[in-house]
Amino acid sequence: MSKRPTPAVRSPEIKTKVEDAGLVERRRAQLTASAITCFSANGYHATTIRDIAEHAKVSVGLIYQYVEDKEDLLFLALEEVLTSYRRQIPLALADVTDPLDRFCAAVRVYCRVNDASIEATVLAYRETKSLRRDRRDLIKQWELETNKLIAACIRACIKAGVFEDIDVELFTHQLIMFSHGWALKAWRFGTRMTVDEYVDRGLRLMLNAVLTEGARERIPAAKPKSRASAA
Amino acid sequence: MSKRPTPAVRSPEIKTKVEDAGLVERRRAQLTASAITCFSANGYHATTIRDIAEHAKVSVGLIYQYVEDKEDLLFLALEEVLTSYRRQIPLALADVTDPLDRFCAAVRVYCRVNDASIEATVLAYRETKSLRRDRRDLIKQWELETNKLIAACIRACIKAGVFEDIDVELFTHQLIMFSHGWALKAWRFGTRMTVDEYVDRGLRLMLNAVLTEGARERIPAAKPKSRASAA
Amino acid sequence: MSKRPTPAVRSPEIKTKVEDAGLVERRRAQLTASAITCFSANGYHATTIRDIAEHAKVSVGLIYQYVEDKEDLLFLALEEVLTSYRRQIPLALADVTDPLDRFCAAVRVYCRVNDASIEATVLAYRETKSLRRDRRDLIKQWELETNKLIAACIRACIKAGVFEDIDVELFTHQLIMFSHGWALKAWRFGTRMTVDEYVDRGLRLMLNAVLTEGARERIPAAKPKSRASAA
Amino acid sequence: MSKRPTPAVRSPEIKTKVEDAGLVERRRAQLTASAITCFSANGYHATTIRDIAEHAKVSVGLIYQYVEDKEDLLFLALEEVLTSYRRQIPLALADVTDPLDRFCAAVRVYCRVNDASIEATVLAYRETKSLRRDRRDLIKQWELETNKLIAACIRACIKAGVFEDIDVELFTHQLIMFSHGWALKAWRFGTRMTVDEYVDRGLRLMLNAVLTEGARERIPAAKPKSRASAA
DNA sequence: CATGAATGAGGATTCATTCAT
DNA sequence: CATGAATGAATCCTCATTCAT
Repeated sequence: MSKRPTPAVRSPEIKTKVEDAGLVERRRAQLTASAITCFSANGYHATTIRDIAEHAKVSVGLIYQYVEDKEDLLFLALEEVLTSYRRQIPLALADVTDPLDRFCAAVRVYCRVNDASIEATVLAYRETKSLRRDRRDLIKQWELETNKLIAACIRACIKAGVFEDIDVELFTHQLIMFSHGWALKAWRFGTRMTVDEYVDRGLRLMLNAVLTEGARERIPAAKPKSRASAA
Repeated sequence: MSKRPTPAVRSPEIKTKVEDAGLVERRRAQLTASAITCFSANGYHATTIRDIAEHAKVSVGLIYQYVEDKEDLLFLALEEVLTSYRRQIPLALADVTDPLDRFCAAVRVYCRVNDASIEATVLAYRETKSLRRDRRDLIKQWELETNKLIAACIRACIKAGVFEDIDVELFTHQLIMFSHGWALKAWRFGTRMTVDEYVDRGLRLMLNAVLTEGARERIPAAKPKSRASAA
Repeated sequence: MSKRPTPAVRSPEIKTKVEDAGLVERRRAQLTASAITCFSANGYHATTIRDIAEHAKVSVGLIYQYVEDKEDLLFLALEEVLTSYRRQIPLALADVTDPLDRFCAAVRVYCRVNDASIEATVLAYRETKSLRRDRRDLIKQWELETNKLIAACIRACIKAGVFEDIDVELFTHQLIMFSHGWALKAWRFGTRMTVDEYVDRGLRLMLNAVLTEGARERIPAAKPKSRASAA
Repeated sequence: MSKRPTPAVRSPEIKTKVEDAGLVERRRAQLTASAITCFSANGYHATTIRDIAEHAKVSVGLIYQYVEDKEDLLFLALEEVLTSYRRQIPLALADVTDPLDRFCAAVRVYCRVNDASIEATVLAYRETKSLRRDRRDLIKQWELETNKLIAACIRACIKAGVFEDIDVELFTHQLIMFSHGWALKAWRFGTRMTVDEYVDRGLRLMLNAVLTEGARERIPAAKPKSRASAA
């Protein structure tokens, strides 16, 4: 509850030629946003610096005042995405106290956050490998930190006797994959249900596997419409 | 059981300048293999035609006798990967009759197949978007067909009263994500367990959610060592 | 002795946006010094305006208040170098009256001046061609003026009967090349002798060729150690 | 006489993407020639790859099949220049036996060779610093080897009693500077005399300093016209 | 059929110069 | 006057593709 939303692992400094720190922050935010858009749409390699410059309505040269090379932009983009994830979860849990509610809220917000930036989530899957080794490792660290937030919710449920003494690591992994699955397979689900339905159906399915006898009644009731028949 | 392992959706013809069909087939197989290796290692864009030619021990010119452009190679590579998946599942189920056994076998073989070509699986996630629209759609079709194989196993279990009347679509999706999860997060699990442990732990967790009361005893027993504690 | 140390050939005006003449002079001196340092270290083209600005601890914009473009800086740098040469010689000869002594002093001071700014001397050789035609010609004029200072010493020696009636132009040229040789081949000699040894050995060799019979005894005696054997 | 014209210090291999060694040799010669021309005319940095490609009437891409980067071209250019120097001297001395004649021939051929490619000689002075450290060192080695050829002639003269026991190293240096002086100050002498006159006047001057009493008569007689008066 | 040299459009990056503050 | 952020033309280099042998 007193978890700091800031990452334990700090980003490496990216060199800039501009001195005004505030300006650097603003410009980088602007460039990062454009980078996320362009990279998401066309992929990292297929995006040109000119694309990003045009999207951000700045000159090509300006970009290189705030960033050393194209890979920096990819890193900034992925950092932004992953960091925003780690920030959202604690926020959503802030005033929820019941362990099971906290668990459900965590899953829901994570899915929603993936939904809010589907393209960015997919981008992280596609292009993390385009980063230099050390940065790739950083990304993985951040992902692990997100995992820990989920795992903590699970453990709290177990402690509270709401969950059986299940395989926390695997269950966490399953939830993460499920959440990412919304973005990764958006082409299949996106048109046929909302994130919230996705979460409802997912939770109903997965909670079955982990709730203790006594807590079973707390599974959210099925909403009549959403039982689809084909896979 | 009478399912043809060949895709319902046919690949579009890729133009060749060579007449001998047998030769075309052999050469393409050779090139595709090299393409998968190179693309997996460095990504589609970072791989040059020269890389592939060298890996295949042929000249650059030869490649263009069997393929129109670089994207053809990506398509061939992804086709090969996805097709091999669709082929493996029916094979593994060929002489299993019990529905639950068939279900477990399907999940296991799919994970194993992902394990056997982790790089290729990741490749499919990374580079499908680099294909032209029509080919991308084809890829998705093939993925749906794989899904159907799994879904069929699930439905058989429901019909046989081994599974509750669960949300088939979501459960299928969950299983697919779980299987891909092995490849997508190989950096986390790869060093700490085998695929089979992964499958065991995963099935134990997920079956809990779906087995009927009577079938519950059939969950594979936990192997003492593999209950890890950290997420 | 009444020679004006200022060049007969005047520099063209370099445009400035600043009105205060004294300030212009001070700033230009500062910028020129930095330019010499940077150009010497990395060459004209490889040096950026930013390099010079940083070295001079001023902003990039300031430079363009005192100079029209980068080439102006190169010109200022070379002008400074060549002018300082023309200034040193008369100074060193100021209170020497004997013709041969004056000759030797001239050679020595010219070598010393080259030694004091080896990098700058080399710069003049490297980058004069990077100037516009008219400025390049100016540089050459200044070099000719330096030559004249040496030539005058030689002629005085001839008139005084200390030198034979030798080929003044060629001998001047030879002395100039010898002096520049110290800077141009510093990588070879720099570690193995001092400028003064270099001058001693050079004079001993070259005077042999020009002294009249009567003056021969005035050749400075060989210093025992410095007769090297390898070329 | 049995001197090998090949350098003791071998060039590092420059990478090529072309397999046919003969072709590589021909193309490189072609590119090197163009590079020498362009670099000499405009300097290394001011010359673009496109300039060289156009001069050589090939495409930009072709250049990069035979060379890794622009600096390789500079190295090839300078190598060509320096190597040709080391080759010419032994050739010119091949059938001269008298020590003094050999000495004079060596000086003359070296000046002529500098004259034949004045631009290239100047290029070596201007751009050697643009090379990477290791290559710059190589260039210096080659220059030392040329020096040795001259020094050997001087020593032979001393041994034969034609020269006094003079400072060989300095005299060699003086001769080298004198020879380079023809190219470096071509703008001054080029229009007013031929190389051969330059050599004649130079030798007459310098031999004075080194010939023994008995050999003094062998100084080539002054040609009436060429005693200039101004420096 | 197979080869690999040749092409040149295209993309990342640099840096002299400007100009609003 | 001084500053330094912004600009964009210019340059190096890559690599998919072609085609003569």
